[in-house]
Amino acid sequence: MPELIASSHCKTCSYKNLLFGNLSPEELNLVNRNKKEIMFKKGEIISREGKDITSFLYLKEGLVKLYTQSQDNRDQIISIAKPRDFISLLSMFSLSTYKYSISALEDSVVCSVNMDALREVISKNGDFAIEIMKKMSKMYDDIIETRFEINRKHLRGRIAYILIFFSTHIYQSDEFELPISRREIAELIQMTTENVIRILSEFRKDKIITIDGKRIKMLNPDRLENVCKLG
Amino acid sequence: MPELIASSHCKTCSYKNLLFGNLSPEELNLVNRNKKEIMFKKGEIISREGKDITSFLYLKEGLVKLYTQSQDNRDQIISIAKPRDFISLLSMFSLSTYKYSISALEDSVVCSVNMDALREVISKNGDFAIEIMKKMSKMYDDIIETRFEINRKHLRGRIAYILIFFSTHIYQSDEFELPISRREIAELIQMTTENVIRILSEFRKDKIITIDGKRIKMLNPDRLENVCKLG
DNA sequence: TTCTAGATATGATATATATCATAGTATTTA
DNA sequence: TAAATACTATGATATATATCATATCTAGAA
Repeated sequence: MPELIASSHCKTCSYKNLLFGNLSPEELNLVNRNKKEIMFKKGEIISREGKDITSFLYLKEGLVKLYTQSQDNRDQIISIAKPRDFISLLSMFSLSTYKYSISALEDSVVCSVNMDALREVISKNGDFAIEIMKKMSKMYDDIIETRFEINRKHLRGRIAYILIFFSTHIYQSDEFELPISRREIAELIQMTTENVIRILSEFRKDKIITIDGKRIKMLNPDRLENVCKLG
Repeated sequence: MPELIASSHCKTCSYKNLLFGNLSPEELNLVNRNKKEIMFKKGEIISREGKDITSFLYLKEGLVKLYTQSQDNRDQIISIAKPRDFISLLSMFSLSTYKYSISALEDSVVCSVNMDALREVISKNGDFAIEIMKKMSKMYDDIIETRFEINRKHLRGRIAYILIFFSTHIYQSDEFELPISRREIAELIQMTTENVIRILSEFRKDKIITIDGKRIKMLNPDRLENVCKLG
C-alpha cells in the first residue's frame, strides 16, 4: 500500500529550489497546502496510463520506471527516473489522462502537488512557468536523445550503454545491484530477453564484468565504454 | 537566400489562434513588433544545430525536417513538421543553442518571433505559458510515441508506416510526390538506403504501390495498413 | 512443505538486416 | 557541353538478431 508520510512545509524543504525557489510566500503556501508526500514500496504502481491527471509528481527518493503497456503483455519502458526528476511529464498540461504508467523499482518517496493548485500558480507567475518548461523540456530532450542513441547501437553496445547508465548516473559505483530484471532491460532497450542474458554472459566470459544474480561488477569500464561506442 | 516577406499585423493573422488568441492587445502588439515572416526555398537551412537561439519559430506554409548531424556525414531525422507545427522545440527555454537543425523540404514560410519578446509575454501572462506548454508537449509526446512505434516495426512495416504518414498526415491523398529522397527516408526510420529502395521495389512488385521516381500511388491502402501493423 | 510461475541460462536454427559490389539514371557543377 | 556527383536499383553474401527448445534455479502461492 502506498503510504502517506509526514512532510515538512515547502519553505523548509530541501527540494524547494528544484522548482519552487522563486515563488512568493503566498504561492509557496498554496503549493504547501496542496501537496503530499507518498511512500511507495518496490513494485508498487505510482500512476497508471489512462487514469485522470490530478497531480504533478516528482521523485524525492528511490527509483522508478516510466512505461507503456503494449498489446502482448510486454511493456515498453520509456525511461528510468531518479530523485529530483519530474515523473509526470508535460503532457499533464495538454492531456486529461496520464500517458505513461509509473512504478517503483525501489522503495520511493514521491511529492505530489495538486494539479489545479499548480495551474493556479503558473497562471499567476509566468516566470515559474518558464522554470517548469526548462526542467520538463530537458527531460523530454534527454528521452529523445537517449532513444536515438540506443537504437543506433548494436545489442552489445546497448547492454554496455545500460550498464554504464546504472553505474554512472544512478549508483555512482563500478559495482551495483541491477534494479530491474533482464526482461525489463529488454523492454528498456528494445531487444529480446534471451539476448540480454546472452550478452551479459558474453561480457562475463570476456571478463568485462562479473555477475552474481542481479549484482554486477564492472571489471573493465574502459573496455565497456569502448563496446558502448563501437558495437 | 531566405527572404523576408511582408506580413500582416498579428491581430489579423489567420494563425493568431494557434497560440496568441488570448493575449491582451498590448501583448499582441509586443509580439507583432518582434516578429517577422521569412520565406525559405526548398533545401535551404532554417536553423542550424548549435547556433544561438534567438527566435521562436513556427511553420506557416511548406514542409520541413528537424534533424541532427551525425558523426559520419549521415544525418538523423527527428521528425517532419507541417504547417502549424512549432519547429523550435521547448529546449529553447532551457538551452542557449538550438538542439536540432531545420531545413526546408518544400518552399516554406516561417514566422519567427524574437525570443526575448516572447519570454517577456510569458513572464507576464501565465495562461499563455500554459498554452505554449500544451502545444509543445504534444509535439514532444508525438515524437516519442512515433519513435517507439517505428522502432518496434520490421523494415517493411516502417516503409508502410512512412508512406501512410505522407499520404494521411501530409498530403491527404493516395497519390503524392515524396518530399524526401530514399536516403532521407532511411535517416528518418533508421535503416539503410539500400533496404528502403529494395522494399519500395517489393511493394511495387506486390502491386501495393506504383512508383515513378518520387511519385507514389497507393494501389492498395488496406494492404499497406496491414503491412504497417503486422510486419 | 510442495507446487507453480517466473527468471536466468544456453544452444540450434531461422530470419531479418546490413554490407559489399556493380550499374544505370538523374542532377549538379565546372 | 562534359564531367562529376548523388540517387535509384538489384544481386550476392555476411552478419546480427529473433525464435524455438530445453534446463536450471529461484521466489512466492497453496
